[in-house]
Amino acid sequence: MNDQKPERRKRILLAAREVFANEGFRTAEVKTIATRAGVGKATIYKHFDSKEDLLLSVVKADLQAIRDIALTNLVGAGHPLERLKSTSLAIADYLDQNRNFSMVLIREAGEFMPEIQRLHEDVVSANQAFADAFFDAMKSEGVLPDIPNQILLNLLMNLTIGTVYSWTLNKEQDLRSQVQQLFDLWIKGTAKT
Amino acid sequence: MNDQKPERRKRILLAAREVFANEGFRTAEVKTIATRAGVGKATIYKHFDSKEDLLLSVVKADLQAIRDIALTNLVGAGHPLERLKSTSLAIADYLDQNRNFSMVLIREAGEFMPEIQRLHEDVVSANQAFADAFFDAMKSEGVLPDIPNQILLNLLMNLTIGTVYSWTLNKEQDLRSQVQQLFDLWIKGTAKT
Amino acid sequence: MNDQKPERRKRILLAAREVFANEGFRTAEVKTIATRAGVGKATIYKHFDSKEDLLLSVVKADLQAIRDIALTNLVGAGHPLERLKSTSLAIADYLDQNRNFSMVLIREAGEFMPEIQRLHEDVVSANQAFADAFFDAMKSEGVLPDIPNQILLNLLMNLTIGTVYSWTLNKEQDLRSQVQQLFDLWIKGTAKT
Amino acid sequence: MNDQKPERRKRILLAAREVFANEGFRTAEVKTIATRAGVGKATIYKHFDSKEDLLLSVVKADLQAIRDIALTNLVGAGHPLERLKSTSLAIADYLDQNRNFSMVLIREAGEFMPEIQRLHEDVVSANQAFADAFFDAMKSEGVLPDIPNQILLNLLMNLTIGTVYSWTLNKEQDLRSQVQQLFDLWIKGTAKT
DNA sequence: CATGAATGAGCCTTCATTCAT
DNA sequence: AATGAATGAAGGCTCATTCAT
Repeated sequence: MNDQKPERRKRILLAAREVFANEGFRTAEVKTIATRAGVGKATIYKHFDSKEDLLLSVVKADLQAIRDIALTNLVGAGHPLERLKSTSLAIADYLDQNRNFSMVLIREAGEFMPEIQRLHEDVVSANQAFADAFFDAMKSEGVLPDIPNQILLNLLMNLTIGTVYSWTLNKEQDLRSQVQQLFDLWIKGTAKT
Repeated sequence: MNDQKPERRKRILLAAREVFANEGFRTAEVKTIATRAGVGKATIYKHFDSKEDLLLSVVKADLQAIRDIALTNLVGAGHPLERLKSTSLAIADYLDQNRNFSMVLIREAGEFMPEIQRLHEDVVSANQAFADAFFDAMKSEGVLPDIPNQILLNLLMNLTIGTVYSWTLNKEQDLRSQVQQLFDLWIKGTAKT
Repeated sequence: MNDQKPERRKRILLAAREVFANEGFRTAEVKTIATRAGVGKATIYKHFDSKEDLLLSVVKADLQAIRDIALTNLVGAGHPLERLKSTSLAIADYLDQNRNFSMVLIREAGEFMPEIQRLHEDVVSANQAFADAFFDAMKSEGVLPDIPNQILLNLLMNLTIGTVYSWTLNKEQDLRSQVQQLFDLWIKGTAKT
Repeated sequence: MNDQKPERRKRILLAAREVFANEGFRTAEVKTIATRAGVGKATIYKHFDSKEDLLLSVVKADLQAIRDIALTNLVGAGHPLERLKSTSLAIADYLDQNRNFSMVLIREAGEFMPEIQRLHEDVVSANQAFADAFFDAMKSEGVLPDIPNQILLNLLMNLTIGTVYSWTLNKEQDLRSQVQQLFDLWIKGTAKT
């Protein structure tokens, strides 16, 4: 009874994610989203200021979910590399189950480049200190070569971006096994030394 | 007189690349492109079937340029790793000088995902044999670990995609030094062993 | 308890008159009226069939008020010209105190021209006999020239309409002094003769 | 050939006047106007910024026509009263032949009251000096009583407004005979004295 | 009985494409 | 051959009205 309102909002976000992923932001019609969500068009405008606001809300909701997953996993116990691995796998699982989110992000990154750029920089700078500590810990455990953290971070991020990008384009791939493979290689490579 | 047409066509493609890069495919107006190219709107439709055809022509023209650069450099003399490096740097230079092309590709990849997907698969499969030979040569020189070529190719492509993606988002970066840095790391890493 | 409904209805009519006067019929939103009346939107639809019905109710209510004022004053004692003057002044006072009504009437006359037209004709024909008697009385007192009543009535009505129209457009004017002035001129003009 | 563009613009203005007069500004659809003008909807937006701009253009075009008629007639030869009469009759003829213009003006006066108010004041103040001279001339000829010009002007304008207003509401009336009648009364009234 | 959240019909405006000059 | 004026299909958003609570 009293959980009908949040219910509606969630249904709209879900429908929007699917439709945006399938048809793209510009092509998609608000009416389509409304129909799939089982609500009227105007109801969408009660919850979101505009079509654009709806898209950004979809992205934000998913980014928060991912951030939550990351925080929960990174602060756990165990070696840094293990924690990084479990975190990465958890995120991979989330994305595998919500492939549409990545589709939306990739499809609409161009249209909303300024926003994306800001998010990109925010993430990088906000986690600089945390990443430094993490990298230092991994270096001291010998699982990372003695290379400036800045370079390592860039390398890692670019590999991540590229991996996710490829995965969104290959419908048969699952991201978890891609990540698993990367960590296997990493661990094997460092073990040799 | 008879080289006026090719001239016009090039001017239109150039203008289209800039406008698409700055404003995005859906947002950009054909009129803007026509004005910047110094031609009438109808002239564009004499050379291209539609706005979409115009975008794909822009992308194709640049992809061919890059393919030409790659072919010229890869078949040269020297160690495979050196050839790969010089090829990568040459492409990086081209992209640095034509950053707009990447902007277009990234911005519009979503809108034209089916096309991109096809190109993606085409590139991968068409170069499979060539890549295999290349990787085998590098393994025999000890600059690549003994890992299945398929995996290596994926790894390399994902890293490339991610690097290019990041570069398009950071206006201050130049791609050449990014590539240089990657090869420095690679060479340093393999030299240690 | 049972006077709460009439209370509500009046509050709605009052709010509607203000909002229609300020924003115009098409521009005004039912929600605004509901808010100003301190009721819910649906309550308005309990009392009035539609937004249009609400407007016409506003107009009718005021027309009845004016008709009542006129009847009370016209049938009094004194010379016909005096009675006409006092009636006119009383109506002017009412309009001065309810300027919004005239605003509504002028603003929306066009939108509801058929209705207004009907009202116009009704008033003219319904009061024909009464007006005739009145005019004859005034003629016999020498305060009106010997001109067909029909023409006199038209002249008077047009002057009235124009005066009211101008007054609604000039916020600083008060209608009473306009009317006062007109009767001064009239009386002075007839006194000379 | 080269008069096709002005032709189009005129046709649109003409169609707009008719449609606005028949259906009112808010109710009227741009599509209807386009169809009646025999052009596409977008063509209207080539010539006018918006639907509102279109309405104001209709009004302005007619006001200019009327102003031209007035200027041409007022500066002619003959007694002032005669010139005023011929001017008024000329304008009446114009309005009789373009009754729709008045319909539009009356219908939309409310919606665009600020604009109308400005026009109203402009007309009054711009012609103050001219009107003063005219009234003085008529007073010296004994066709106007010795009353302040300001009051006379108001009286005349209100009578005019009311007369036009009534005429727009009565489809059978023609304005010329109304004006003729008024001047007959006026001349007869002053002749007696 | 009063409410306000939900609805969907309706409309202005834009822009890719065409065609007469 | 080149042009740009003309076109009309398409879509985001508003608001009068309804109905479940």
